[in-house]
Amino acid sequence: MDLKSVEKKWQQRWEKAKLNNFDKRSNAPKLYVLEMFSYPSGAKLHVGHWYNYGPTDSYARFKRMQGFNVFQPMGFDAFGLPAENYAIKTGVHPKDSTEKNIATMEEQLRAMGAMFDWSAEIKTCDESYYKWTQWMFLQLYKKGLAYRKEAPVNWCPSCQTVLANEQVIEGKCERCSSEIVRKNLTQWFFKITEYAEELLSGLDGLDWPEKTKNMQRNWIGKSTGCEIEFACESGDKIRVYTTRCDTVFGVTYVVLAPEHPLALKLTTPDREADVKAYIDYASKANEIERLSATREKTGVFTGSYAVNPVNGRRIPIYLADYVLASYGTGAVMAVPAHDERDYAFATKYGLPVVKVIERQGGDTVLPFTEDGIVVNSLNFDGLVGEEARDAISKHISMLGKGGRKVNYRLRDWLVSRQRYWGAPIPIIHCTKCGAVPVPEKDLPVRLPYDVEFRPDGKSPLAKHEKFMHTTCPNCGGEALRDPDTLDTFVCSSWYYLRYADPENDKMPFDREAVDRMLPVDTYVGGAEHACMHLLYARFFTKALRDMGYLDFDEPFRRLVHQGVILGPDGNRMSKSHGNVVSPDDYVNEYGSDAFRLYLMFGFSYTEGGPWNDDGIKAVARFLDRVEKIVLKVNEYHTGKTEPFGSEEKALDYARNFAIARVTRDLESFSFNTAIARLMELVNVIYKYDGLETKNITLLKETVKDLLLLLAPCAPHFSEELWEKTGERGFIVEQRYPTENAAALVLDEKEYAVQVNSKIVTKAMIPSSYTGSEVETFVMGLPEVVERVAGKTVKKCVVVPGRLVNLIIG
RNA sequence: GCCGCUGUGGCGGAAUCGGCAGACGCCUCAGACUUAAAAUCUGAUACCCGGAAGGGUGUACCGGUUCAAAUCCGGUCAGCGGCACCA
Repeated sequence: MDLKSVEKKWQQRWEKAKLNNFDKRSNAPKLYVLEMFSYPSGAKLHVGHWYNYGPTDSYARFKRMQGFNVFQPMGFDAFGLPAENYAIKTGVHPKDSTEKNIATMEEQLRAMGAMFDWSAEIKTCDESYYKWTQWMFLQLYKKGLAYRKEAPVNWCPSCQTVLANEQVIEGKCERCSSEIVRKNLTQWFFKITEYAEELLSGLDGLDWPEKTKNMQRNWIGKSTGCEIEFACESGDKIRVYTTRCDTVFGVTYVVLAPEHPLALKLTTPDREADVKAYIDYASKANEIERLSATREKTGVFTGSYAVNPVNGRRIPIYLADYVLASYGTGAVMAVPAHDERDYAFATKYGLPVVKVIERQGGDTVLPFTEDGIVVNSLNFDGLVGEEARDAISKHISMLGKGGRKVNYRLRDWLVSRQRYWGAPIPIIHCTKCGAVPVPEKDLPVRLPYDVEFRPDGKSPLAKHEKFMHTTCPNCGGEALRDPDTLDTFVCSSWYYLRYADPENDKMPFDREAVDRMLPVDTYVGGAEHACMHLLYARFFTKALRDMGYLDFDEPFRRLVHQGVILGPDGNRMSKSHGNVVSPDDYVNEYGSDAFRLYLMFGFSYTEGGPWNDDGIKAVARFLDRVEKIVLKVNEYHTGKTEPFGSEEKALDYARNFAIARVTRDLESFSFNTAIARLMELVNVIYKYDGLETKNITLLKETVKDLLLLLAPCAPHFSEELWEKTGERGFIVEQRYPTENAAALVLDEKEYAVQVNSKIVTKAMIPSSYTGSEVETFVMGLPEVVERVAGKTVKKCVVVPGRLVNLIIG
């Protein structure tokens, strides 16, 4: 079959019949199958796109044939740095290159033959979309979930912009690997921390990979501990956060982060020069140095003292940059005896070490950081671990000096970017009124085209006079626009909602439309988004719910990650490795169906693996075999329903077995085994067709089921054969076969016969036999008789339909 | 350091519950067809010993539970991913 021309033909027919569009009038149950939308950075689809979209489309087609009203939209995550960086390099405007890339990718996505509902297509760089991204910002602002603050932020000197914590990997920019520096800048944040607890607890009910849920749990980083207030002799109060309040009697000093608001206030005049020098030193350290656990502890004494609330001990106050300003209270109580960092610091600066925990039933070597028996702690002595923490935290709250406290590692999401190619932040800065939100009626704040986007550390928009100058919506006076754009992850945090109502120009979406279509039933995409997109989208959903715009808590009910297809050499595909496999080459030679089929068959879907040329030839051969047998059987004269003996039973069994297993496997994204079962069925059909006398009716029915089973996996190929064999209508509109349970009941089953857990023979045993009948049966087998002779059977284990194990001795 | 995952033939990978390890496919070998090759079809194909019948070993390694372990438990090693001075 010339797949190339056949594919085009069916794509046109599907389109004409609007088969790919969600049927709004149908009352069949809806099923929202979503693949993560494409980022149009390169012009062409790469293997990763095909691997994400091809098999998932087969899943969607399968569900459609099962009777679901499937919605499978596609769009483009079109804003972002790569287009802008490309522009800086080549001078091609990001809008132009992005539009061109999108056009090419759309064409390629259509050629894939996926059942995408293009009527719902969205592009995040379109005004009609980013208008509502800006609207989202305004709603979050109104709700107090978007705020501006000056804070030390991650600055990438190469990309010339700030980054979210999530975009910093080991102190380096996730895009360009430049070392991140810390800068104090006034930026916009989303208060994702407000939802930390719900983002954590909500994970339990989700059908997501455990690994991904764990990554989010880890990222949110819930920790249950205790806040304790230490009074300073100056009258100030220092609150510290600890998870080990059972060690509070061992505190020998207190440490503040160098950025702590009290740092300078608590510094005595004689210490001022040293402290200032230290603060300066700490601020110059870059993220990598600062975060390195092996870095030598440094710090400085402030000259002031505080008092331990539980024992009245006078303890010095230090500054040290091993304490993070952004976590907990930015201050810690130091217990050198029971914390490695404090121990190292105390040893270096000659501070006392007081042991208050002992190992149960063993020697205590300091620093001892595990749970143990409390000692030297007044009436708390003898308590252990959690019970000690419980008692001591209660005591502290009784003293009015603090108490139980939960902390999260999650930080608020920094959304400002000093870049051009993004949605402008809809805020106007007025010298009189401050930051004023752009009125909703004035949206969108249009991104101007004629902008000098070469980065110089300032937002490109800041240099665009016409864009910047405006009037304050509040007082009417002269005012300036916010020159920053929104992180592209803001755009992708709500796109799955817009698909449900893509043309709405009054609202981002109609609540009813969204409640009807959402949540997404099955979401498929790469695992690299675990702590970014997937977390942000959950946050948006919850915030929008609380603002009354939707009625569900979680956007993605089921999540599947496809694996990564590596180059033939086992490395990640990249130009520098020279191992990039181009889908086009294979699609041109073998067709989209064969290419998709290989992606399904050659890998475990969630694992991925190295590309291999031979595999695609194998699936092309399989399709040839299917075509041959389908056309051959089609020529047989109909009507013969005889015979129906053991050969026919075997064929019917194989057919129904395939139906049952393929259905199960497609449901669980186990595409490779689904295809394997189809290959088995084809092998059985070939064998049966080789017989002298055959039941033509049964054979034809079996071949028809084979085509139906294959239809989601090789859609064009199956349509063509469906038509060629004289069937009417589109195969994709047929019902997926369901198995006939009766055909799967065999008269006899093959048992493995074991004696003392070793297989001695195999035997066909009637399915109707009871356990004792099976035992009697196998006792008569020569291989068993021979071994049992002169011995007694102590035990007999029968696993119905599978195995018998005789224990003799 | 912490959390998680993975480890199965020459290769990609199967094996929902603990129940015949290696489905399906690739590679390789043999046979059929062919003047020949390709394509196609049929068969073999975990490893070791053996001519065969047969026997032994085997799911990273060591041990345990069980009639029975790739699967459960304990330990070790290797690889991958995430987090990491979070008190």
